[in-house]
Amino acid sequence: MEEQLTTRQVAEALSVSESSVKRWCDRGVIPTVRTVGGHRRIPLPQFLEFLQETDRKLVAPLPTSLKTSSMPTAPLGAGKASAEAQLDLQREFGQSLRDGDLATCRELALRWYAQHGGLAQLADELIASNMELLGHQWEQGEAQVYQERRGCEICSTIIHELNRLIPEVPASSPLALGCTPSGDPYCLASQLAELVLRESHWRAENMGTNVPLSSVTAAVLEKRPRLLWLSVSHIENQSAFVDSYQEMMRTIPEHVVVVIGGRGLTDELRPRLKYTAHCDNMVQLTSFARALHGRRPEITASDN
Amino acid sequence: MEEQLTTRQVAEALSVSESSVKRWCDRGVIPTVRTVGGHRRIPLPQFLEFLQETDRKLVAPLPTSLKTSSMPTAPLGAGKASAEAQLDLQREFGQSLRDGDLATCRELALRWYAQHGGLAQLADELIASNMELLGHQWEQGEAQVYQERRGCEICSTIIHELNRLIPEVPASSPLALGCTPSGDPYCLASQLAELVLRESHWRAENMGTNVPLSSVTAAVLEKRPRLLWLSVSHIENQSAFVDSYQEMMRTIPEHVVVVIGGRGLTDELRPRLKYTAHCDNMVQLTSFARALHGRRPEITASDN
DNA sequence: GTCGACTCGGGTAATTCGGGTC
DNA sequence: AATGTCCGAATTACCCGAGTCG
Repeated sequence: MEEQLTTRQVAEALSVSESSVKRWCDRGVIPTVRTVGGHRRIPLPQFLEFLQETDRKLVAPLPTSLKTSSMPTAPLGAGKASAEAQLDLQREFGQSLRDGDLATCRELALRWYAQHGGLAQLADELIASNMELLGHQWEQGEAQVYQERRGCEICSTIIHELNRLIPEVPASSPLALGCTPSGDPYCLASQLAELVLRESHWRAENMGTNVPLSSVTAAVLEKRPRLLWLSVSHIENQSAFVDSYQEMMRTIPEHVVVVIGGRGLTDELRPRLKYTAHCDNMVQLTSFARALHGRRPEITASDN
Repeated sequence: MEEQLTTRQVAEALSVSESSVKRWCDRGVIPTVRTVGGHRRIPLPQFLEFLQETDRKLVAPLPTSLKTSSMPTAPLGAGKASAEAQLDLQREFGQSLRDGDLATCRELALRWYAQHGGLAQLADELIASNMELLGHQWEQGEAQVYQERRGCEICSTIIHELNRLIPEVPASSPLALGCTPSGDPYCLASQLAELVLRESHWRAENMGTNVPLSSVTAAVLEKRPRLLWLSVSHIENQSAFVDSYQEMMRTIPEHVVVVIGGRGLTDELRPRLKYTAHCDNMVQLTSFARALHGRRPEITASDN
């Protein structure tokens, strides 16, 4: 199950013509293997090697086709110590996050994406888990505040860059709106939600942090989204939150799907809220979003 | 992620002959990469840097299919840079910001950049001024909170994208560190500072918002930057701020250049603080940063 | 085994290269 | 010293019928 690329995929990634790739393959600049029928296939390692040797950077998203691995059933990587390598990557990312090393973090994230292809898993296992770890280390005096903050900036940067790797969402897609409520300054979760929703072909717009629910209501009435997400990491005043939440739910249209998440929503708080779905992580959110607006893992249907 | 131009595209954009472009490339004035077959390709960031360092302006639009520019509007660099057009652009940007229209904002920002080339001006006149305007409109009930927050997200996205248009800063460049202090959640100014410092060849690292000055001190001692910037939009407790600030200044090395800015620093507050420079905007910051680490137009032999 | 989408191979048009000269 | 123009050779991009992939 070694990952291989077609000439077209390489061509698009490099933004050159397919014939150029074919010529380069034939000239031996890019090592290729052939299928029995004579089609060229470029193993991912050789492709990456070629990138390095020619000082060439990716122009377009990498093999988006590999995102089939987002399905839990896929026996991908059953061979090598992929689970182990995954853990290594995760740890290395965490270390670079603490070091404030954006370049390495970026590289690791791209590698993860190229290998596993699922942004939701990347969000959960690379970003969220490592930021949580960093938070714990800070609480226990093992890390400085500035390291946590810098890590946050790094992740934010990476999320913005990953956004550009997603094919543009058609304007006909349903709209999703989201944010964090008043008093919650933790921006990453909401940014991640925007990212994975876009990956699932939603027209997602993050409104950021610290938005009063009354203004969220106004936004919903104005922009008429199909889905509303709320990331709640921290609540200052529980009863005030519940009140404004209920007021919001009374005011917005019935058909708006409300998805909530975040550790601010404790087990005793949630029963007091009305919502469509509660998600603990981005994999769940993705799964739910796909069920609603179900475009299956269709590989780049040559939309552009 | 790495748009590349051919020599002809550059030549037409500058309205010079192709040979000149080739000679500049070969002389190293414009860093280029080569295709496998030996054709020159100029990455967009290097081209933009060349524009800026030689004070050249685009005379023809750049045929970049600047990806994700969903709107088929005017190509990059079209039109003249008249003061009037500049104002129009500014207003249009503000309108799109209120509308939450990222695609248009992105396009306008790129157009501005291609025409004027200065990120500091862009930061001040396109982003800061429009966000300030949006803030006023919010205070006066002419805009909703969510519009202000969404505008903030849009600007943040654009800043991250502009970062990718800056050629990578060499590791030998001096380090600059910065953030906003405790209680100040306004992230944009610090992000802009990071951006313009990078443009001026500093290795800038933004630590984000809400960092206690005690932790800033720790960061300075750990990472040993040459410059420290503090963006202060809001202060919760003035005397506590002054105390922790003075404590910080007592602790960090003398040779660290401290630059402060932001409307939180009132005229009566500033005399109580010790600092190297105070900047009201990004143009000033850029000018100051260049004076310190001045990589001026080092173009070999082209003095015009 | 059928079938749509993709790739092959080869040919042609359009660019770009390097160098020389104005 | 720098730019613009011209040239044959090489490289790249685009096109299309036949065969292959999944």
